[in-house]
Amino acid sequence: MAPAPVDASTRDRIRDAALALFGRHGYAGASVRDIAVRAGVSPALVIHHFGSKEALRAECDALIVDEIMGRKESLLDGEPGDLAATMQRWLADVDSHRASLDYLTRMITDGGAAGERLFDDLVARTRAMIDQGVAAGTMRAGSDPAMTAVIIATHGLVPLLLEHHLGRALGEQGLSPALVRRMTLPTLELYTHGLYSSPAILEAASAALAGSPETSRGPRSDKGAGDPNQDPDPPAAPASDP
Amino acid sequence: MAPAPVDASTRDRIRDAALALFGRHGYAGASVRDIAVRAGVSPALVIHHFGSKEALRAECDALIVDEIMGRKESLLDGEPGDLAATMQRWLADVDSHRASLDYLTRMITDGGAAGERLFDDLVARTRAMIDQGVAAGTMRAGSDPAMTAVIIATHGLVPLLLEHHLGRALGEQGLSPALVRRMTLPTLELYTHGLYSSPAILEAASAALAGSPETSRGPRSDKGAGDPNQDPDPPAAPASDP
DNA sequence: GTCTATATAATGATAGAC
DNA sequence: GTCTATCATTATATAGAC
Repeated sequence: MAPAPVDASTRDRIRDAALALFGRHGYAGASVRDIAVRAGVSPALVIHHFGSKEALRAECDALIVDEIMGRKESLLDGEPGDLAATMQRWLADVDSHRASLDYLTRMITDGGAAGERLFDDLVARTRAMIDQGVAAGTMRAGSDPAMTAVIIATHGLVPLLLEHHLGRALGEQGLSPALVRRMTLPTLELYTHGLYSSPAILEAASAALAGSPETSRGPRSDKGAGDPNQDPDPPAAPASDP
Repeated sequence: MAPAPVDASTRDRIRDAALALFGRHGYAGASVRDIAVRAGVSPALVIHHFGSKEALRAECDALIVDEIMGRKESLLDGEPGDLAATMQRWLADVDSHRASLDYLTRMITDGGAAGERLFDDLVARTRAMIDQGVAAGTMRAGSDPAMTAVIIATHGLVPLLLEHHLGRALGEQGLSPALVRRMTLPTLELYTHGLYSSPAILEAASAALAGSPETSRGPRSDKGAGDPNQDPDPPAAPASDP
């Protein structure tokens, strides 16, 4: 499913070549000719099989969605399919899944309908998982479950989105299986103890924000009204300045 | 610096047009003609001023780096410049900084040298901030400070990388100031209390991983040798499955 | 500095032979 | 199914007039 399938049908070879080049250089950056060369066929054959470059892209999208959401190994796994699980499987062996990883990253970042569906599904599953954890008593309920689910879900996408940076910043090139493993413990530490050693900062922010909600509709815990002002002093924020 | 500068020099207008279109459609997806049209000049003038499309891109890179790292309002702020701080400033008013945000996102994801420098600097600053927090007693020391810094830093980039998804998943279109504000509290909750209500999962993972380190060089707490095997059962992992 | 006109190459897509 | 040959369009970049 991942490496260069030597014995695949010509049509599949073209599709795989497109997937690899779209993933590596983006849709606009990969030409039909490049794809043809990689598949070992003429440019005309690419169009003959798929009708247009855009239709070829759509088929690549569908392939990745199928690989993630099911249709493929659903008979083997029994599971319906999951972005998070697929991502982890792929990241555990980046070399074998290079093309799929690159393409999936583009789907998420380039903002098409298929990528939006994948993301929304991930958020929904994350939300369900947290709700379940809270009900079971293993997880802490936040003040804003919808936002919390989005935050947790997006954090999970980081290794996909920043694969190259993660590897480089830690002295390797690319994201090795060893690095993926090395992320487990610090991530769990963060999700278990947090980063701050005292609730002082949270309490300060909570108090400061209590004077000016009306931020955006969504499950707010209890504290009520206020005026839609700027918040007086955002003590910390989503931007790595916690 | 952000909206369409009606009275800027022609050269600057071309550069701003390029920045906006490179950011919106990517380098390959934005043609010199498109840029010329947006700037209200002929395509030839674009090349005349910058020499080539690639040189024009380089100048856009430099502009964004300058806006982030200094050179611009360094006389006003006194600060040397910071990706995290700039990002927050831009995200607080997305409409005014649409072009810079889009371009910066591409710089980070498309993997050029300039984007790598920005990322590495962000990680270094995050590392310093955490070390400082640990020394001051406000933050908890993790078992792997380098990896922890990378994780925290990348989490901070999420609003930038997934701006559109964040907005949509929460019922709005785009990332409104209100949504940015709404992220503060849940993020601080996560960084203060974590997500798990008990250390059981962390301890289980810690025990499981203790049998097979040799993952990748880096400050490991105390536990020592082992063999470079697959880890027996990754209890949770970076992929939103905590 | 800015344009028109043009060179030259690459693009997506088609026609038709085999 | 697969190719060669080619079309129409667009790409980046240049030449030279104003």
